Amino acid sequence: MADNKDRFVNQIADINTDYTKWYTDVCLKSELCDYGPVKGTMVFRPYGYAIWELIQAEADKRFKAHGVKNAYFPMLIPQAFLMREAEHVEGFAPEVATVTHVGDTELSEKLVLRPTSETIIGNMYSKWISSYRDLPLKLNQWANVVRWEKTTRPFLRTSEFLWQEGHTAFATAEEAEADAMEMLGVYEEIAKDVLSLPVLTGRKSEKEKFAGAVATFGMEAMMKDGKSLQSGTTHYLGENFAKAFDIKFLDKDGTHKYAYQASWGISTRLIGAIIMAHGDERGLCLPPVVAPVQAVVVPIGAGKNPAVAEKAEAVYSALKNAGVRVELDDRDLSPGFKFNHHELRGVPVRVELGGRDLEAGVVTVCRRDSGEKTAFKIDGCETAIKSLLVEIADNMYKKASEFNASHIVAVKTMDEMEKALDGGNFTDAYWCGDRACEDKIKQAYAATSRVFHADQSHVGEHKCVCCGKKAKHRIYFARAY
RNA sequence: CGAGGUGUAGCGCAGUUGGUAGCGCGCAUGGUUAGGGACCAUGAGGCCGCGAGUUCGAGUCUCGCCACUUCGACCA
Repeated sequence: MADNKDRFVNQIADINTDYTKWYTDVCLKSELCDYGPVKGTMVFRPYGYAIWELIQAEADKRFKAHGVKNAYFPMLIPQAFLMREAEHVEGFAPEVATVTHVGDTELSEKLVLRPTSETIIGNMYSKWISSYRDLPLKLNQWANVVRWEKTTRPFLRTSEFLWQEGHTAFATAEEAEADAMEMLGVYEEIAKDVLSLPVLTGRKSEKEKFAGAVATFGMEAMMKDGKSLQSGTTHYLGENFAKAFDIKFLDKDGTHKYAYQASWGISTRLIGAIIMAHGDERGLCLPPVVAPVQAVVVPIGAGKNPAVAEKAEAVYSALKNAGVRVELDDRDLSPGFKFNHHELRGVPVRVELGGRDLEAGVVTVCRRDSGEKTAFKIDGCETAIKSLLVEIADNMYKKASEFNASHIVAVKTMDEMEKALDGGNFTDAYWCGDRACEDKIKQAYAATSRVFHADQSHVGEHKCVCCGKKAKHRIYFARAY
């Protein structure tokens, strides 16, 4: 009964009327995370952390294929390091937490909790790089970083978050810039193949650039409320940090040169992207590749019918042996409760097995992405379910892509832009390149430039959406998280 | 840091004109149930955000503080 909904403790807010509440409800009630005792911090509960571990494994596999090795650098960085790169200090100083005391003793040199590791890695790279033979150097670390943000939201913005930061050094500018592009491609591949998440990729404007970079490239994912989520960035750092940390090498021609660098990162924010790109009125909908539980077997009426319990166990084993991450939910609860429980948690496939199924020699398989129920023959159902998982991943990507395509609106005027943004869309616009216009759009409509459009041809034939001057770029503007 | 809002059981809330606290869900125990959030019975669980004040008496009135939260600004 609809008017009886409130009685369910795990009822989540309506996705259409209260998106923000819906989001936090999903995070908390599907047991991905909880709030920590310190404001702005978030606790990963086992279910949420399991998703992160799967993302890590998939990402690591791809990084290694691109010649990247994992390493680990300290969390505490001398405050002085941060000061060496002018833009970097300015960008990060307001949100950096500082360690000033140990016991009662004030530290003579203050330490900061890393907001990102360019500086400490730069410091180490200067020791490790002395010849062109030491290049390229491509290291990655999985770590936590601390940024004391004013307002926070689970996964999207927390005072401490988990991420991966890759730091590379090359002999030439071309190689370093190519690395930033290459890794952007890897991120796009992870989004598509692992998260079933279509993204827009491209260069970011000066305003949106990383503090200390020459150029920043980003991948933007569209959430169901039409807002954009910056889901990964790669930076071409040029010689900026090399000069600040004295990363020099002796080149083939016998001269000392500064190394050219790139850095790139994706974070636990990706989990937020999954929630907001795929979730629905029933809750979370996990892409099969990163679903900690890919299929759940729900026996129905097992208490009365031992044959059901027995067969459910057999189906569970068959799936497990076939390499599916499967769970058998034989708790003493009603089937309806279990259905809702696992749907809220986003389990891609539910396998129902009751007396009726048993008689027919089938299991009833319900897919989370479409809600569609199909009867599969019990014998060999594990094979059919495995291919169903692949189909679900493809379908989720397809559905999200269609959503994106229908929510990108080309705009020529500020009025059109406002209307499109208010309607929950990204806007595809031409822009003169002036910061003033970006600021004006932000002020008027709370939208920011996201990434440059992949197609920059014919730009000169158009006018800036804001000031009407000749356009220099084609770029997406959207409201963002 | 600017503008609103809210603090009462684990969660969501009610609490009239001041009289020492109630409801739903959840939790525990027992039983009956089971194909879309089962039902009955019994039970446990509260410094009413904190501190002053008014009063015979404050969850309720006054003042101060604190915390959380929504919308801005700042950011992955």
